[in-house]
Amino acid sequence: MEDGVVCDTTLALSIGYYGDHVAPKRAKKDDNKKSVTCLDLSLNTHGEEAIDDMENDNGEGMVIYEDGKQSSKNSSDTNKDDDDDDDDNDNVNNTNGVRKKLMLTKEQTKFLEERFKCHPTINTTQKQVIAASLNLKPRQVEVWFQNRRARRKLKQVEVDYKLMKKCCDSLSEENRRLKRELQELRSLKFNQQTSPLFMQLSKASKRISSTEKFLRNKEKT
DNA sequence: TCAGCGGACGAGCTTACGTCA
DNA sequence: TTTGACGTAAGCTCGTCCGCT
Repeated sequence: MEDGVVCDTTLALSIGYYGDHVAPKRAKKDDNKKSVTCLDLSLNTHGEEAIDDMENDNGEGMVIYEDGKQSSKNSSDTNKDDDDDDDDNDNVNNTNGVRKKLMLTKEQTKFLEERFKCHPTINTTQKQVIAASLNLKPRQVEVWFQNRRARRKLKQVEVDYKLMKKCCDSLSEENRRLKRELQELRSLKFNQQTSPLFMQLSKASKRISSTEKFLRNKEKT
């Protein structure tokens, strides 16, 4: 880890985040206006922790290059051995046109995840700070957040689908049960109406009703 | 060998801003 | 000075590719 990187991070921590879960449209030009009044110091803690983690963890899954650049062990021999500062396509090996795969270290991913938990979207300043903290390019940080948002959304869709399916199954079962119950009640009613006892009771009931009516009329007269 | 993960990228859209008539 | 049209830059989502585990 370069000293300058740590310094940059500390410097940038005083520059605020102004949006909460809102895409920072035109962030670049708005940064200067809004960073003055809105402060987000959460990066400070995470940043220092992550930097400490990285500094204390040189031998595990991370390679520190002589020029201060780092990469994962697994991809170190192919990722950063050529110039990092050319353009956004420097993960493409120009000699044979094969795209090189960057794999973030556990520490880098952890740091990014923590940032993502706080704010799923980042502005330009945050992007640069994070990139400096992790020795990545702002573009890589940007892409990571884009992919993270997309995959979180995908996961949420899957969760929602499962929930809805469960709900649908439950309602279907309830519907079947109610239909059965209705059928049973209908058949019960039909059986009652056609049984001899029901016929006799019905006739008796009618007779009683008419007798009561007759008596009431007689009382009136 | 194959599947899944995840980094990268292009297309297309939206939004904010600057310029100019 | 104000206003609407237009160009540009930056960021986003979505879909896809493809290296790596």
